Amino acid sequence: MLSKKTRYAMVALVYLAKEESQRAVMSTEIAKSEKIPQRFLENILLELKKMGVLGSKLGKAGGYHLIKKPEEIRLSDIIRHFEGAIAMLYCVSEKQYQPCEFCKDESTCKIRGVFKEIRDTTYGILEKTSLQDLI
Amino acid sequence: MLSKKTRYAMVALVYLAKEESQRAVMSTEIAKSEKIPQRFLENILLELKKMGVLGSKLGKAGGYHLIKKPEEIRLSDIIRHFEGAIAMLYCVSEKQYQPCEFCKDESTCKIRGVFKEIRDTTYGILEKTSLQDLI
DNA sequence: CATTATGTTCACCAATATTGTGAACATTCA
DNA sequence: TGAATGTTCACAATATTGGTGAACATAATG
Repeated sequence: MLSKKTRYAMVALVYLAKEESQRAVMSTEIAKSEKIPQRFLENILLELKKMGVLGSKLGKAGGYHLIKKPEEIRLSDIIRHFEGAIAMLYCVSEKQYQPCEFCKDESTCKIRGVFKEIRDTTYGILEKTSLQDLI
Repeated sequence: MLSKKTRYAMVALVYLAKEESQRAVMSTEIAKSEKIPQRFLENILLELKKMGVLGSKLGKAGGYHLIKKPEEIRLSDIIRHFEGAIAMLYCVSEKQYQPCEFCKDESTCKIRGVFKEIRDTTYGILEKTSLQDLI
């Protein structure tokens, strides 16, 4: 199950992507509209800024805005950042691979084969889905 | 990511499925062989018994054994029991469905569409995989 | 320059889930 | 009867999740 943090991040990003102009959108506006706890949302928006997905403007009339095109922001990147890994087992993760602590030979492990298949199809769907597809 | 409990359950079940005879296998034997903490494993084996997957025999020379054929025990049932749901969002879960707290109309929600597709393909793989396939 | 509205930083906290452990007891077999 | 096993239920340590608080920095406006 995805964490609330990940869901809030997706919802906030879709909100910003729907905003056609480049205006800065206040976190309070997103929080109110999408019913996300304000201060928690700010943490999330800051993380998205550090990821290079959002930019921000300080001061009066400040706020957040996308700094990439919606079609360049892939769901797989968002999930991977907030969930840590897409795979259900570390031994089938691409970015966070760790050797299996149970099986002797990963190349013939049947359990691993099943979860590798799941990881690959899941990643395939997330990787081909951009923010543009979610507007 | 799957919890250790779920992984231990799968590993223990595969161990029992590999056992061709109907002999009772002690939890200590599985724990030692698969490097699973003994007392935690016992909790898991008891849950599997309550699920109707395992039977047990008390006393000396007691232990656990499968009471279904390996081909009748589907991975989807194991995952669902220990993880709670297969889907990454409750709004696309079959068994644990809960309405989405964000979108106004689930039938047109794009986020939901993506995770429904992931849920369905994942379930498809888990549902067609039985313990027999993992031996 | 003062005011006000915003983002920034960093520490902290509460609730919940995960990952176990302890101890007393029941059953079976030799 | 004694040893080996499973059963039950409570408990505990640790990690993760889901936040909050407070002080501060920056920018626009008058």
